[in-house]
Amino acid sequence: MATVRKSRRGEILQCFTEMVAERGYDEVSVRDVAEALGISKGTILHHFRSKESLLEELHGDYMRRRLAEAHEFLAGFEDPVDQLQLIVYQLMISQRDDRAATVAFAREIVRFAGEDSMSDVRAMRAEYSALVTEIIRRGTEQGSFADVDPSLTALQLFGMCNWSWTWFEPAGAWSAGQIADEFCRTLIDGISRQAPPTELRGEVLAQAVVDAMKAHAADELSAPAGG
Amino acid sequence: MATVRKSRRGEILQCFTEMVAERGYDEVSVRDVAEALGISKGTILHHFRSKESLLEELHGDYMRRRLAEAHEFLAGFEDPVDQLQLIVYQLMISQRDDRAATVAFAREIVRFAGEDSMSDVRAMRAEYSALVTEIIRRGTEQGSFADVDPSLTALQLFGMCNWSWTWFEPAGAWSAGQIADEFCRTLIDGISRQAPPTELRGEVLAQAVVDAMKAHAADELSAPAGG
DNA sequence: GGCAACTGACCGTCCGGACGGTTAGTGTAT
DNA sequence: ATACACTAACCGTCCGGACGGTCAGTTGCC
Repeated sequence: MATVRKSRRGEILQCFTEMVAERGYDEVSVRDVAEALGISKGTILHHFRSKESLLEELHGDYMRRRLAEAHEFLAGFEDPVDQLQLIVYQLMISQRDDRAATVAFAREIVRFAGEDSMSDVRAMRAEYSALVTEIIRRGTEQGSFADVDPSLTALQLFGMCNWSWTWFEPAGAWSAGQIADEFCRTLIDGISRQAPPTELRGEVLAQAVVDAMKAHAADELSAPAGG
Repeated sequence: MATVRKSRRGEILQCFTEMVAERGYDEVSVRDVAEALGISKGTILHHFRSKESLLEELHGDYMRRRLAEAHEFLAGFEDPVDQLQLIVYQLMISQRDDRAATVAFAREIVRFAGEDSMSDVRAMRAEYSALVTEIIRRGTEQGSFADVDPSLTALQLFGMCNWSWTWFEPAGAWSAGQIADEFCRTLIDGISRQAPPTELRGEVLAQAVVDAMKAHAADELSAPAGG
């Protein structure tokens, strides 16, 4: 059963998604979407309660797709080393093959994030994070990975992949696959158990940075004064 | 010479920065800033040409600080392994100690990015990127790092650090220093020359992801139809 | 006739910016 | 010292325009 007259609901969300990816949420008005589709503004608000609910649906659809995919391809591989790479490939390939939604999702990641209307989206994001965290935990447990903090490493992974919305160009010098390859290489080698790990000296370095920041924080305040 | 009457210019930019960090550029109106400071809207537009120029100055100040710091602390260390870590520490510590500006900068990173008014900011960002890329290139050259793509690795570093604006809490479970430590650990071990590197199998994994995405891309279109 | 898709006119609100006018410090000539 | 010119900081008001959202009504399929 379902649709009597062919609804343009899907088209509306699609167009909205592309525009948000291009310009950002508040630079897209309901008017813009209506005009681009040659329909009236009322039609959009007939299908969607509000502009905010359009973004909510955008986020929801995006997370639903990523979760469905992840559950599917993770089932085909047991090794956490494989599974973690799958996640990186997924996030980078979605930059290419699900570009508009991915960019829109990443650039508006915090918009309405705390609102009640976004609770479903929050739950899905938590589920996805848990998925990745668990992969890393299992990798550590079975001895493939060093004793890293699983949650923090997951955030590191999300960062390197999600941030690429700011610079990745599908037709650019690097393909999504190449980027994923390099990111995997670094990430997997970086957390794989190996002897001995490179010797670092964080405290000395961190102190040097703090000193430099103190020195230049003074610049701001002293600039307008003097004389 | 200099200031006749004590100007509130600095306060305006500071308040604007905090509000943009909190809510984002278009959720902050010039009125909001004026009211928060108990001054008139006219005063703000007396000091700054436009709202856009406030953001431009925010970006400019942020990049100027980071560049000045970087030039200073990099001069104290020769080894690219040290230098690369310094960059990670800088970016994470600025999340803690220069929080408002860092968050505002990261969340509005693309706003007006192509505009003429932002050409200075673009130049500074290019300079900073070149700095980091060059560190990695030297590390590879001298044999500390594997043969990675320096620019791509720089983007990976920026991603993991910059994205943290979306989740980092100064009073949260991890301190900025701990995060930087872990990120350095993974990144440095990940790109350090080591024998043999973990064996990966990108093509099989990437294919599994593409298959899963194809399968679930169909969901969208089939959902409204059927029956 | 019932129902969903859709229209288009309309509201109240808020925004960025412009503008003319006022106030308070500073340098200078007397 | 004091009168004057100048400048920068600051205020309050106004405006055109765009925004999200509402609603009564029309169309066309079952």
